[in-house]
Amino acid sequence: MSEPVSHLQIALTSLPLCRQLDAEEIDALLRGTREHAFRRGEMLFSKGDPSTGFFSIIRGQIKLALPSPQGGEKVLEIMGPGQSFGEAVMFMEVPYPVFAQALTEGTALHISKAVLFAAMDRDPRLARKLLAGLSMRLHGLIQDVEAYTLQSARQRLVAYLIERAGDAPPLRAEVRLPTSKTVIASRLNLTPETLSRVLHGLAEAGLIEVRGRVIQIPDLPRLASENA
Amino acid sequence: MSEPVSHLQIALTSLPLCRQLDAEEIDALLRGTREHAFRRGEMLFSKGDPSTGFFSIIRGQIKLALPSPQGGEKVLEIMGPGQSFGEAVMFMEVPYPVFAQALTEGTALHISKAVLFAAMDRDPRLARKLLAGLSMRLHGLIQDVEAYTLQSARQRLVAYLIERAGDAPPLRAEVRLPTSKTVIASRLNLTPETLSRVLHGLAEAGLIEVRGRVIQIPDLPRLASENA
DNA sequence: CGTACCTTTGATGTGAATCAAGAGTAGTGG
DNA sequence: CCACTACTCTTGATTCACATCAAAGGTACG
Repeated sequence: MSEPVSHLQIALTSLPLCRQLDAEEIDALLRGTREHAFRRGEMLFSKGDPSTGFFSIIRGQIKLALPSPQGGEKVLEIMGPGQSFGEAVMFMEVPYPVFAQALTEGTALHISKAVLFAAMDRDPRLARKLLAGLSMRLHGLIQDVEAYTLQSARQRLVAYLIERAGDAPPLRAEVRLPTSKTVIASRLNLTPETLSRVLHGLAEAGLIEVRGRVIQIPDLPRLASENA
Repeated sequence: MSEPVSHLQIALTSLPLCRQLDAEEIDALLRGTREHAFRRGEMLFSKGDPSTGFFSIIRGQIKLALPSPQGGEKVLEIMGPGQSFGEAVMFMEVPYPVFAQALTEGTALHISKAVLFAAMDRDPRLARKLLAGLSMRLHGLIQDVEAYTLQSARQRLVAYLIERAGDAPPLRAEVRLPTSKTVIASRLNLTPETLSRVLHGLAEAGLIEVRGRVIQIPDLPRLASENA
């Protein structure tokens, strides 16, 4: 009965999706869960691959992106520990519309479609959690579309910095970019050159101070007012 | 026992979401369902409104859009009979991130959050259907982001025409634009001027023939090859 | 410690927006 | 039925935000 608690079990239990599940359900999911260590640059899946389950990041960073016809790419999402992806594709008959590539070395969980679907049939709370998660994802994408279609390069960057500055920032804040400026630029639908120039412009206006990947915001409200 | 079958009942039963539900569940949902007749230009809800349920269009057309700071708008979706919207917002604590405005006169169903949630607890198939629906929506948004960020005005229009041309089009096809070119332009993230020019350009190249809202495509594969 | 990538800066190019104005086209009401 | 008003759509001239091209440091890591 009392088996040793594996680190997989711990990892699985700490997923937002699995919170409130009892030990039996966790164990059931565990049977379809595999740990996957990845190297920097590794493809977790390519655009067009069929879905076999979803992923949850334990350690490291992964980007979701679209390949561009000219060999480039458009980064949709930069994800870190605790975040999961690939849920939606499980519920459709289509292959992945994006690819997932590791930005750093790390590890991820892969939870198989089959065990998840079985667990959903037993516990309706799982479906609820998934619905909530997908809804948030949908909301995020709408905000992205809003940014891409209605805002300028500068506005997108400012919004990104403010979002990254966190929830309860009184006045001053420090933002550390999660990855290279090239990747951030793509995420914001900019070229690296434009990102560099816009950062320079904001610094010149005294709104931020840039030192490598660390950005100081001396007056958050003033930066925010820039966007209205 | 055998009450008269209302037109509401028929409408509800024919929803994709409700397919496979037994009569009792339909009746339960019916108690939280209201019919709403709308006039052209009417706001079904505004951005920032709280969600009380979701909508399904019986007759007429509705657009989902984002207001732009300068008083304009960006159309996200043009929807017609049988399509539903507002599901995702029910599963979050945030208000509508978009507004819904009628493009024509028509009628819609409003199904309350409360009865839907109750029904979900009784029938897990409902949650499955909702998950499938949200996944499709998510997929559509990713395709939109792909179009906005990776494709030119011309490519977006061509893709739109081909999609509208339908599934099994052998060679020749006729597309009828669902609404005014101004709205279509916004949907494709173009100005009306640009849409007009791109249509003209395609016509000049012999790829399409435009007569008002009706567009003839003499050689669908050739138009499609335009986009690679 | 060299090689590959990331970042910055400058010069130039361009796709689509904006501004402007005229020509349909369609509802509205006398 | 016609005049009136209001869009919708088109066409042309111009502008602009951002991309592209080019080249020189900077940084990191094998």
